[in-house]
Amino acid sequence: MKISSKVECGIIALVDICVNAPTENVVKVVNISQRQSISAKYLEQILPLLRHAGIIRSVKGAKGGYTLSRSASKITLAEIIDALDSSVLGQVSFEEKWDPLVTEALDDTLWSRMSALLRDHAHKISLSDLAGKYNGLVEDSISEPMYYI
Amino acid sequence: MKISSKVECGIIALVDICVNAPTENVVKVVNISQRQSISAKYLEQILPLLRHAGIIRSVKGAKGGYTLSRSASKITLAEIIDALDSSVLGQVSFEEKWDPLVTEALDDTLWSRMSALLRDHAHKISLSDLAGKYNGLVEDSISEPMYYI
DNA sequence: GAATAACCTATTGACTTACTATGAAAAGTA
DNA sequence: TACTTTTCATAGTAAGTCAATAGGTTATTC
Repeated sequence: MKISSKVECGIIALVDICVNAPTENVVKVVNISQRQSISAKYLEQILPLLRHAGIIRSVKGAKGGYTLSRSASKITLAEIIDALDSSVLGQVSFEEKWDPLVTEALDDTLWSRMSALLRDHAHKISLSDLAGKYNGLVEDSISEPMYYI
Repeated sequence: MKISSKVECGIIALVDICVNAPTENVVKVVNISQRQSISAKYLEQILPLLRHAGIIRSVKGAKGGYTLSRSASKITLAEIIDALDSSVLGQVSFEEKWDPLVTEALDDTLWSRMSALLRDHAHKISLSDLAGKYNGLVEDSISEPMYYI
């Protein structure tokens, strides 16, 4: 599987928002950019995709920023990925140039089934699952160096 | 899911070889090209991938062509796809620029599991499954017009 | 009205994809 | 041997996609 940078950055940014919204009220692009080493300009292009999909909400102007539009446990990975790049979980279809009967048969066994597998799996994972993992390891990464002092 | 033309053409060509090898002894690129409307030159680039993977065998020179290197029921879809484009079922990994601890956590939940789902599924399907579907529909498409006479 | 921060659109450079073209090498046929 | 057929190998190219940057606009706070 190949995953685009847009999807990767989008997921990481979203996890960052999820983790930091409680303490920062709204999360600014600049902060995500610094914490996650993603260009702010690039984020400005990616976050609107999540907003249009109703996953995050934005506040414009000074003191503005982003928050989740609902609880992280109610946001599925499938939804996130779809918002960022609909082709990842979307159905593949064979090109038109081939005999429709043949491609229909193959399609059913091959790509439709595969897309469905991915989608089903992504539907079972929530943003809070992802953020939980992230949080766990952030704590680890902070405490671990202590052992070496 | 996005699937490249190379993978599509490769699978269709392979099914063609599987179906026609019994009657043609060895299957020539020109014949596949005509039946499946794929440029012969393009096929000449794709079929060697399947040959290097040990899926088909070739006979050079006049009266040459391609055959399967073993029974179609012993050739898995996973093998075929890997031969044509290893990135489809291969593991995605997050880019290096991010905190390895974070990406490791997300990676595990996200892409590794997804790649594994695809691979497991593709491993359960054999070329004979695909060719069977194809054959069934080819028969249908031949007999169906008869109803309208 | 000055500062802040999201929003929107266009553009660029690098990379990938889907072919096409050219010719070599091998094997059968006469 | 000469000729034809067929795979094999590599190079090239045109179009498209992707990642990222840039410039300017709009909305909100103070």
